[in-house]
Amino acid sequence: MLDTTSRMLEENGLNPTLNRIWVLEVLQNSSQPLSAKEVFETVNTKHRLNRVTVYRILDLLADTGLVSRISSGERSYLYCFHQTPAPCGHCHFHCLRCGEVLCIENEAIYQSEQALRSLPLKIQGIDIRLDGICPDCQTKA
Amino acid sequence: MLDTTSRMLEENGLNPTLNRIWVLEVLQNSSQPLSAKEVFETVNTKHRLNRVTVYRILDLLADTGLVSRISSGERSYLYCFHQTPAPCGHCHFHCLRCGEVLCIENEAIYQSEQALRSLPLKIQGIDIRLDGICPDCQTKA
DNA sequence: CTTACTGATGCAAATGTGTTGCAAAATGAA
DNA sequence: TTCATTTTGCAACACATTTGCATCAGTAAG
Repeated sequence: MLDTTSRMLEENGLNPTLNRIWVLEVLQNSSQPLSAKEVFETVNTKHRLNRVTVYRILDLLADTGLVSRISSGERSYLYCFHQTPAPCGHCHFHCLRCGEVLCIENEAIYQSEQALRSLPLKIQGIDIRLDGICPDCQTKA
Repeated sequence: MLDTTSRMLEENGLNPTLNRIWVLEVLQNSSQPLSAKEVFETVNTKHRLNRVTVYRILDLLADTGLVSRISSGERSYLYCFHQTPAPCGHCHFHCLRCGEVLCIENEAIYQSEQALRSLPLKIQGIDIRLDGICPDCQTKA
């Protein structure tokens, strides 16, 4: 696992430092997008590192395209690793009640992305956020 | 104009105070989404009011659905008034070079919204942000 | 008119998230 | 080893937004 992650960093022109590997692994192992704070806290329980270092690494990873930086619908960015590179029909559902953000992959979303890419604009990225009430919160209510 | 805006507030259960009318009018008269800071500065040149009041009014307007709060792709929220309520094929283009955010209304976007609403989720809002280089910046480059 | 209540606003201070500058540590090349 | 480059930690900063609290405006009851 460490080897794969390390190789992935090198393939993207980044020195595979331990901090970078830890940050990337946390994102790989999460089924949901995470905030910088969550990434920091998760890594920091195992290996002491600085908050600022996490911000810098997340910027790096986002710039090289290894992870995507998405809007959370709240005040912070979220970072998200996907196996398959875009465009692949990927968007995010933001629960207005509990605040959770879930990744959604789906053919309908793929169609939507295709339609958007056909617009007469130079589009480099698409960030689709759906706001609503997640299945969990619906059953609880 | 003032009357229409005032009535709009009342129809949404809000007392039509002058501050609220001024804030809503600024959003109505803008062709682009505005940040809280921009709204504050615009209103404040004509009528002295407090920064915090603007934040509170924007929250109110967003909660009642009179305006929509969208993600700018940068650190702040943007607020945007539309004549037609969603779903209406409305999304936002964020220029990665100059930072401008433009509203886009288009049939392709309407199709996309429809596709997204067909997902098996309780969706209350859709925020689509396209990142790229705007026509202005493309010609300048 | 006065009192009491409610909602709206202003002001100062705090919070949260992310950034910058700089020095020390780690890494890698000569 | 020595030197240069990259990475990290630390402290301080910057900015957008929020909170607590006092005051003000409008309105209904006495």
